[in-house]
Amino acid sequence: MPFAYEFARPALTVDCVIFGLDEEGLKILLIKRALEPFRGRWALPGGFVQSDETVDAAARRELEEETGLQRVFLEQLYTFGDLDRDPRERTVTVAYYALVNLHDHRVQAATDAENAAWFDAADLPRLAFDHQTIVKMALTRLKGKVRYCPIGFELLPQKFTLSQLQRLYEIILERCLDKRNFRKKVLQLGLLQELDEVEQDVAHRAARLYRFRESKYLEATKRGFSFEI
Amino acid sequence: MPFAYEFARPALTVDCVIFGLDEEGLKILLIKRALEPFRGRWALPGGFVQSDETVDAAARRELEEETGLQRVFLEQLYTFGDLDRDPRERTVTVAYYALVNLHDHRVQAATDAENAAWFDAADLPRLAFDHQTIVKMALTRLKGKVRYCPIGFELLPQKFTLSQLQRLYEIILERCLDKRNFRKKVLQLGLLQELDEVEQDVAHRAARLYRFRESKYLEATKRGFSFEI
DNA sequence: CCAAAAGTGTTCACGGTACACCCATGC
DNA sequence: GCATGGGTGTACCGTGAACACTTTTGG
Repeated sequence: MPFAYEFARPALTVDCVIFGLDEEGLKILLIKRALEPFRGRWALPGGFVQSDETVDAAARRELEEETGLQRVFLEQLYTFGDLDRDPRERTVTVAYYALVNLHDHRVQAATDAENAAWFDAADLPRLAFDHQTIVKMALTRLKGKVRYCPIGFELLPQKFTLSQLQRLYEIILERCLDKRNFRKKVLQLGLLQELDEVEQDVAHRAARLYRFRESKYLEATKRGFSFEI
Repeated sequence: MPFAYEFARPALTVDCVIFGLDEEGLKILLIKRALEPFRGRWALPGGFVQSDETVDAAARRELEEETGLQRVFLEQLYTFGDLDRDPRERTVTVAYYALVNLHDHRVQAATDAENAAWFDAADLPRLAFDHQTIVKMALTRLKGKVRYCPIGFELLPQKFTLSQLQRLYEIILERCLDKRNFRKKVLQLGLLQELDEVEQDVAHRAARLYRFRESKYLEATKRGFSFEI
């Protein structure tokens, strides 16, 4: 026990709610615990904050270990500091949430282990620790933030159709949107670049592809523009 | 050194940005540091998280120690986990922000010490640690949240005039509001109770007093109502 | 009677919402 | 030719924004 302090210190961990979107809906990546406590129970990926890394870096490290991805939207969610979160000892965790693009095949490869799986966000198994609470807060944050920040695009491939985008909003916001109004709204924001491409291999009329122009967004934000859906 | 661990653990603290509103404007409570590092520098009130209290409880304890107040709006802001925040050793802090009613005389009594003072939020002295960053984020949060949550009332006395309320929003949002539009908007929210009282001891026509009806707000929220100013 | 702030309505422009049909493509 | 989703326009209503004068009270 080489690290000694005058006063007791809680252990400090990070946990990540990693969101993905596929054909079925909104997913969350979970890890099956190999050790006690809660051995065999599903849990959020996470681990201890090392003494030579920032808390953000710890979250990013955990995220990369589980998904293999480096450039991913990752944002601090909330810090959970109740006394009995962890039955072993006092542990405070800083929770983060991430949005990853599941169409990126690297994600699938990295998470193809037996001890990791994507679960429907609305139908999770029983989770370890207070991870249920953390997920609930992450969903609330996502639902709130997606309306005034263009973070939803992080869940889509770089090139996407307007129908894919609409479906994303419908799933996250949990309500139907009118197709014409949605398209009008989203196009007049002026943040989408219409490409000279259409989707491939569909059994009906192929939809036009678009790309999110982040530079336009940053530029417009400086002028006081505010994103709203 | 009675507390030993297998791995190094960062120290864990809480810091509070305590907001108040008086005749001059929006204020923040600061403490003059008596010890190194940053001895003599102004800093946010804060301290270590004890091993037998939740992080929330630690923040509330610090808040009460400095203001003497118990029932105060207090919300977690963000966790700051950079490596060099504290020159002595690795320290992670969970920042909170609080809104207190400065018309409550108990606050003044409790903070009448030489080592504590209220500073204009827009004109703070040089602060210890990364407290400048924390304050900046607290101001951003307050500015954002006050528009869709009725938290501004926490800064006013229980009975207030519409002009006081408008001034509060003007100060926090840093822009002028139209008197007629403001009154129309705020009254039609249906959350204010008009009292049979007017303000006292003013050298002009006395304004009517109102009270925020939190029960109405909670009730309306359940029905899907959303507060917006 | 003067100063100072309280209190009050109307008009206009814009954006949100509701709503239904034809089009292109693959099979 | 048929099934499947892609793509398009208009009318209405409610809300936000602009805007100026009268009233009340104390000194």
